[in-house]
Amino acid sequence: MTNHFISIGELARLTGLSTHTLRFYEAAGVLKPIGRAANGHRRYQPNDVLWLEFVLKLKVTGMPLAEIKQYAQLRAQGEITATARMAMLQFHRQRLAAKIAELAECASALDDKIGIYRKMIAKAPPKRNR
Amino acid sequence: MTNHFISIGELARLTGLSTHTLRFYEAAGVLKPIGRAANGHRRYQPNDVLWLEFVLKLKVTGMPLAEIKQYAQLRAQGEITATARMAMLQFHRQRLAAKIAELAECASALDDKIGIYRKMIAKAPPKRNR
DNA sequence: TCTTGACTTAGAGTCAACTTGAAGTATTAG
DNA sequence: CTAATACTTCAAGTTGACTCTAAGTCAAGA
Repeated sequence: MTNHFISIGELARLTGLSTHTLRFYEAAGVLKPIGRAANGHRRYQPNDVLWLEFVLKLKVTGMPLAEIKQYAQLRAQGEITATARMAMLQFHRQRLAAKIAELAECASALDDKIGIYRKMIAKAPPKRNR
Repeated sequence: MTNHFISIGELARLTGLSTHTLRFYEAAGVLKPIGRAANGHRRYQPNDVLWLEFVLKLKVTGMPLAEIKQYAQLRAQGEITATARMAMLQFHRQRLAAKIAELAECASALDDKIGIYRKMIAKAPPKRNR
C-alpha cells in the first residue's frame, strides 16, 4: 500500500525548501493548516503538494507572499471566490507578461553589446602571435 | 549652446532614481567617480548617462550590484579586459535566457489555471437569476 | 538505549539594496 | 536675503523572505 501522505522532511526534499520554510509558509497563511498524524506530525496530502507547487510558480514569477496569502485565503473560502481568484491571476498574468517583455528587450540589448565585443575582439585579437 | 553635462538632480529626474541612490552607486563603485563643476557639484556627461542606462538594464535582468561593480571595474581598465567583459555578459545572457524560459513555462501554467476558472465560472455563473 | 525526525514558542540574525536622517557647509539665482 | 540645489560624513532604519538558535518534549525504529 503506497501511502498518500508525506512528512515535512520528505516534502522538504521534494521541493528543495527547508522544513523551517514549510512551517513558515503555514504560519504565514500561504499553506492552510496541515493535517496531523496521531503523534502530531504534519502529514501532507497530494493536494497540499499540488498547491505548494502552484505557490512556487507564483513565487518565481514574482508574486509577493502577501498576495499569495490573499489568494490562498480566497481559495479556502470555496467556489464563491472563483471570480475574485481569476481576477487576481489575470492581474498577475499581465504583470508577468510585462516583465517578460521587459526582459526580452534587455536580452536583445545584451545581444547587441555582446556583438560589439565580438567585433572588437575579432579586430584586435587579445592574444596572438604577430 | 546646449550643455552636455547634467546635474545629479536632473539625472535623478531622468532615471527615476533618487540623488541618494546615485551617490550610493558611485560610492559602491558601480559608477566611476563623476566629474565635478567648479563648485564641486557632480556633472554627468552623456557617456555617464549611457553607462547608467546600461547598468539599469543589467539590474532589471537580475544581475546583483556586486557583479555589476566587477564589470564596471573591468571596463575602467580599458580594452585589455574586453574578453573578460564579454564572458561576463555571455554568462549573464545565459542566466537570463534560463529565467525567461522559466517565466514562460509558469506563464503557460497560469494560462491553464485561468482557463479552468473561466470554464468553472461559465458553468456555474457567480451571479445570475435562475 | 540511542538516534532520528518530528513537534512547540519565541526571538534574533541575515541579505541585498536601498532609504532616511542628522548636521553642517557652500554656491547661485531671483 | 533667501530659497534651491548641492556637497560631506556617518549611522541607523526598512523591506521581504527567509534562516537559525534555543530549549525543551515526544515517539517510533534498529
